[in-house]
Amino acid sequence: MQDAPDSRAFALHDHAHCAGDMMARAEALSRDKGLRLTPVRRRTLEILLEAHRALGAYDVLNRLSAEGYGNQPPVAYRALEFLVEQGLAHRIRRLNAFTACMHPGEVHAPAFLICRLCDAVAEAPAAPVRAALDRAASDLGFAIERSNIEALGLCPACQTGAAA
Amino acid sequence: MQDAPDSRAFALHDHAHCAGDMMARAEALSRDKGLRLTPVRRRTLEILLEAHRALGAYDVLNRLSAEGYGNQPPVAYRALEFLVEQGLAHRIRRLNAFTACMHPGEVHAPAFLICRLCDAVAEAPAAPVRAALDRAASDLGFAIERSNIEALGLCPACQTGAAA
DNA sequence: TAATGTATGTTATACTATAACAAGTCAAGA
DNA sequence: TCTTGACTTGTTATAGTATAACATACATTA
Repeated sequence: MQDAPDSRAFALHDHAHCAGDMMARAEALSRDKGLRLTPVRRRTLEILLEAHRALGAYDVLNRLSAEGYGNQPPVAYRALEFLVEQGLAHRIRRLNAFTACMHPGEVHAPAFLICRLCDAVAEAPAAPVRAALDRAASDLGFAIERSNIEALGLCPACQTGAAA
Repeated sequence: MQDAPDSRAFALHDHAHCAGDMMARAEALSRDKGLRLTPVRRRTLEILLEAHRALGAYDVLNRLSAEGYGNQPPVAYRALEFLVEQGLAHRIRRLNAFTACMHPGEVHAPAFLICRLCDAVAEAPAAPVRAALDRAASDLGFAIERSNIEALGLCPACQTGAAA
């Protein structure tokens, strides 16, 4: 899909460490909830973590099939769907893409900040945003179950770059 | 696409009047901004207003081509893109669909409330939501240009229905 | 009227996603 | 152990969404 630099939070960090940490959390979560983190599912999550950016379903599929898993779309879509349902990954609708969740297990309604120049995606803490959204919804008598909050704009790096 | 009952705001209202009003506003807006609200574009907006719910691009295309306009996807996509850019319509990513804007001209960052049972879509006023989102973004140094705020859940009618 | 920019029509194709069925795996109880 | 049933994976096929690229037409202004 894209060919973007990574940066989940527009900041440097110990990536190998964070990925390992996420996998550990995913394992624990699966144990606790009695879920089956099967090889395809585990590998799919690893792929998202390794890419460290939003990947399209077909990007994931290519990687999976290169490693001997099925090479048909449902293979990727099913694994991704599982991860999203378990809160281990998120779907970014604006990009038709998926990204590993950076706060699995924690209750959160993330907002995604998508840079239109480098395609970097940051998962911003958005509890206040979600709270405001809940209020707006309840004013209309609407009961929210899930939400997608996505913003397009410029990340810090691209702002300075664009200014130059 | 869907076969949903209308209800833009989960409430009865004078639809013919609101549609006419929206068209008038669109005309005025185009005049003021020197835009070309051509026949296809105008008709596309009317179609969205008449449907009074979110329509897929191909739904719009079918209607357009039935009326003698081009019958190829770009015809619909281009008209819809124009309307979205001018703030006369919105794109609902979760539904791969488009809906007429109910507050054209006014600066607003709407939140869409999508009923998962009847597919009704309400455009909720979301200034506080957008404000919270701006804060979350600026904390990360991100500059928002556009945003999509969409929530899935149950509209008032379907809540009572589901409870029965 | 010529030049330019914009809009539309059309062909072709790329990309995204799911339905439906077959086959395999696993765990729990008979 | 065997069997049943739930779940997972594989596979085929197809549906649905979106855009690139080029040709033609229209409008505005120099």
